[in-house]
Amino acid sequence: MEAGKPATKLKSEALQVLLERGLVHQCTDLEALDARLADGQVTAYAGFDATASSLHVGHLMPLMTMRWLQKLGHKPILLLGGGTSQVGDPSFRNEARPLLGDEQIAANITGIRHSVERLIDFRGEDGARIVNNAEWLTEFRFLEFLREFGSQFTVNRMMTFDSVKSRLEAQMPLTVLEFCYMMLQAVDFLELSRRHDCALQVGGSDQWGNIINGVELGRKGDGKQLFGLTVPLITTASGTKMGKTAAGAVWLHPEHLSPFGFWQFWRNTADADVPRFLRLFTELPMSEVLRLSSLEGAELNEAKKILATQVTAIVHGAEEARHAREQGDKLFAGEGDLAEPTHHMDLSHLADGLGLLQLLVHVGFAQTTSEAWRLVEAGGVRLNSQVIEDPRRKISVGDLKVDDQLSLAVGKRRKALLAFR
RNA sequence: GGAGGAGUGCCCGAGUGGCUAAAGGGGGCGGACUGUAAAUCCGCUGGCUAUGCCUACGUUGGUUCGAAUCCAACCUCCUCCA
Repeated sequence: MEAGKPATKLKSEALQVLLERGLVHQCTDLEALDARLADGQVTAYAGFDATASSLHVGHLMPLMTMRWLQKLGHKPILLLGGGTSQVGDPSFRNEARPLLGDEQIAANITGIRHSVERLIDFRGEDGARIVNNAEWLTEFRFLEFLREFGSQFTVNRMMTFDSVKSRLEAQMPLTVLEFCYMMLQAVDFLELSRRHDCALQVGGSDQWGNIINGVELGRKGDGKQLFGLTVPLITTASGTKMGKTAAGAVWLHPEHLSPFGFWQFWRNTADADVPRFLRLFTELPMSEVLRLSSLEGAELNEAKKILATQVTAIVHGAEEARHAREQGDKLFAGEGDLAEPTHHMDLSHLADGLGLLQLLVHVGFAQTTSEAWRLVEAGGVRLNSQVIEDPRRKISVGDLKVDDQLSLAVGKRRKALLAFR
């Protein structure tokens, strides 16, 4: 079932909305799922790797799907892969991922939860849940696991999935560890259906194979009908994967990326992406989405600001969003500076002169001092609105402006205001 | 089991003893232009407070004043034969 051409009239508001928003790519059984969603509350889950301490905008599609579902009376579960992160999903990858340790995974789970607390409502008895699949996956004994679940899978079938085939065809090694990943994800779905009556799994289109396995396991193992729904893989107009910038991923966690930085990311959307992004990542009524999408030329800038503010509000809250927009307006209206410090630093750092390169790395404008060096040489770095040409420039107390602040900018869009105390 | 071939930087892809931190393209970043867009043009694109040093061409050793380039072993993959 492909998105965009519903064969029949949908009964459930949930699916209507998801289709209208462009959040549906494939579904295991659209009509039956529609009936189930129309019938009453459905518990749905989306899984995330615990490989970083925050989710990023690349995760926003499944998260928005979960948010809509919650809004329309259903119950989301976010499954964090504390167990599966110890294995690593091989889907569509040509190499095994580095494996993570227990402490790291535990820390990441805490961060991830924090990064989505505004997006999904976890409060109260009936709120969304976060569960960690380590809860059950680490409990299994090997033989027990093989006997209960191994008997439900055939290698023949497992080899037919594109996610595996791509690796095999690329002639890259696929270890048994990775090969079993899809079993683990299938077991996750089954466990969630047993423990929480979860009936729907939402994931990226690269998860289709893993999801199908879960649906089939539910049917064979427990005789239950489970559903899978994938969101489209989204690329930007320039064809790159969404959500990567020079400074790295666009994180949802405010400590990894300030709400203003987040707002800026959306404000910088390419013209051609605006209509799609409004539909996918905001909750504006479709009539408004269409109106904004019809704007042309420089008028689109207004649509971009609305897009940025809406998405920021969903992730960081309305207050932060309004704030970010004010900063953005001020910053680019004239030769303005940021109104509020983006970073705070101890005054003692300046005692011996703080290296400009270090500072650039510290605020995240460069990943390495070499990169910072090049930025300076390219003439892209400004300190207090002055272009700096000497990479060896040290910053001292004498550079501070009012309120012991210092402005630092790279390029046209990356700006920081440092406050020293 | 036998015979050939391949493994290069974020990606693709040249390079067969010194001029190679490695052509060219893509992507990314910076500059100019603009609307904080796109297109175009110019520059940069391993690390290091740095006109030098260090680390890099599957892995480990070897030959050589000098190796991505030659030799050996190993790993992974491809093609043909059985």
